[in-house]
Amino acid sequence: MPGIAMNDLRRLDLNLLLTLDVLLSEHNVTRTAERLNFSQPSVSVHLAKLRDVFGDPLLLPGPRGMRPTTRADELREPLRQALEALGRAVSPASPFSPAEASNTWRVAAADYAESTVLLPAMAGMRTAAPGTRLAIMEMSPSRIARQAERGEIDLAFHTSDGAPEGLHRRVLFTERYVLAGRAGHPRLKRRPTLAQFCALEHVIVSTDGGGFRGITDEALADAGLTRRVVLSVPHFLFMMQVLASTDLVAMMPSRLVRNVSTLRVVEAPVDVPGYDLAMLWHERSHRDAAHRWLREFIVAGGNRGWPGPTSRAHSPRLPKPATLQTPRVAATSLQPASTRGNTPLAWKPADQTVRPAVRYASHPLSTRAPQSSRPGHLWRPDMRAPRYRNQCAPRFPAPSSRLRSSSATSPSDDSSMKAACDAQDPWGSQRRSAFEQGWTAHRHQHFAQQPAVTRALGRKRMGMHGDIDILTPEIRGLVRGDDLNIDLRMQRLESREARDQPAHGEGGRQLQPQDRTVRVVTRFSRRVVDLVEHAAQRTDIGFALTGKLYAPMRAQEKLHPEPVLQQRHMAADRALCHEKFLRRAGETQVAPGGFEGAQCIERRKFSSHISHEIFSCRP
DNA sequence: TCACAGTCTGGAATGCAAAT
DNA sequence: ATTTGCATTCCAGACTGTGA
Repeated sequence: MPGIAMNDLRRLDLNLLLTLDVLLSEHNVTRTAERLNFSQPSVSVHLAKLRDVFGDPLLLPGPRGMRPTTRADELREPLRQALEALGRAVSPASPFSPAEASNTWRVAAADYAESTVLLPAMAGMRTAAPGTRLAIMEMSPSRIARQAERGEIDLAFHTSDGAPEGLHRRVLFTERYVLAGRAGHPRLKRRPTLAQFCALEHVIVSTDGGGFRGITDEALADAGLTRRVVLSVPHFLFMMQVLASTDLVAMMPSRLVRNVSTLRVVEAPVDVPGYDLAMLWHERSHRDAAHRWLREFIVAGGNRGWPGPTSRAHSPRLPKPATLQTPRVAATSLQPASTRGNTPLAWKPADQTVRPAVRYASHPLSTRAPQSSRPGHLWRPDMRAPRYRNQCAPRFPAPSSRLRSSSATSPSDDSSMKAACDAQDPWGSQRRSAFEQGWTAHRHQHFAQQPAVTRALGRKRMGMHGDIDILTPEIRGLVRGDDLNIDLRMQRLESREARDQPAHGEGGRQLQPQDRTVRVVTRFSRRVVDLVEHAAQRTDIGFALTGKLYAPMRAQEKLHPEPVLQQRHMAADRALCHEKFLRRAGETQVAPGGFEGAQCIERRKFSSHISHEIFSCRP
């Protein structure tokens, strides 16, 4: 700003500049105070500070108010432009528009997830977001967390059991095993007996290489039986080719072999536990609008492509914030237990004579409350109306500028004030940075729709698990009912780091066990799921600005041509599967000593990092 | 993470000057 | 004399930095 040294800028805060902007417009301290919902003395103090900073009286007493100095006149327009630019800069990020998006999604998935999750969603994605690209990355469970943290992948698909800790996850469906063999297989005309099952020659998938024992063998062992596993393969798709061309059979995930004409599928005579397939993503993309859209679209696309969820508990759902029914607690019954300190997290019943524990923002960029509304202050009808951020907040009948002689506010005004105050922002006690001050009418409107309890809790800072932190009191409340049974954390030994295949599935017991923290939720009600999803969406509002941080990344993508994911590629599931199958089949190495000597999956590094960039460039 | 002290902020009350 | 508007002081509460 001309005439002010950089050091002096530190003495200026945004509030002062906003006050100056209105002062230069009104030429009147009292009217400025009314417009800013300040008291006149406060504006007077602001003006004194501004005079000190600028070294100029700025406004001089004159008839019917103040007259601007030359310096003040010079400041008016540059200041207005600067504030408008700042307002645009801190305004919430525009909502994600898939039709105009040009994102490149990077998804880590193995062949199973490609076939069961991505393919069903692809056709719709080409229609909804034709400018986006999809890169399917080679799945490496040990690297998922790191890749997600670095932003190298946007999503990953993994069995819920054994998925890396520290990532958000959403179970897409529950898979089960069936017995599959070639069409016309003489032993699969009907469901085999357990003895017949054991007599068959089996294939298993061993993602880490060369395993010949899987969860089916464990189930048989419990019954004192064994089976003959004669082939171990790294991929399901190769397995399907093997089954179609030999008399070998395999326990296969049901979704993979459904409607495959070359295979005969029957129920297995042994009960083998299934697994949950989960979608994983990192906190860095949790609140990003584009990533949210992708996740929800995959869930929705999967719903169209999947035969249907196997159980309600695992059925993918889209957030339904508009219909959320959250237990409401009247805001007027809550009162901060302590009125001193940064964050009054403890609440106590309010004294009837005390104002509701609602925080008011008196300055457009301030979180402070008018004294009359602060906890512990008695409310009198002749007190000044509560103040609110920006002009989007409800305005109350402004008392006379001369408070000493103003008329009293009617009781109805008082009650309406309380009602409107309850709809205001309770995050106010924590001073926000200038960027977070970018409140808009949209944000106010969205926030006003939030139930009272979640708003009251909303001040807690949200970290990676912030949603859970916020909802803890509500979940506690639900525990009293029948909705939630237990939420147990335990330590156990987890087997190998699986690929997309089940951790305890076929060939899944090959590596050294390792410690894992496993969360067991015996019954997680739809109501709680609603709460979590709703809170996640709500935090999007609070972190809307975070999306700005990733804007440069998206901008860089726009520098490139806009390749599009063509419909034919997305629909060509068979062609894709075959192409991938053939390549992998050719790359699969078998140790000279036979299957027993097959090494770990790291041996196939030459085939790793294969990403399928399925796109074409626009002419 | 918490407690504490210093600082900051804004409302209430009041004084003063100018205008009516 | 009354009204209007700005400035000052005091105070409570909020905020912030620091050290344990």
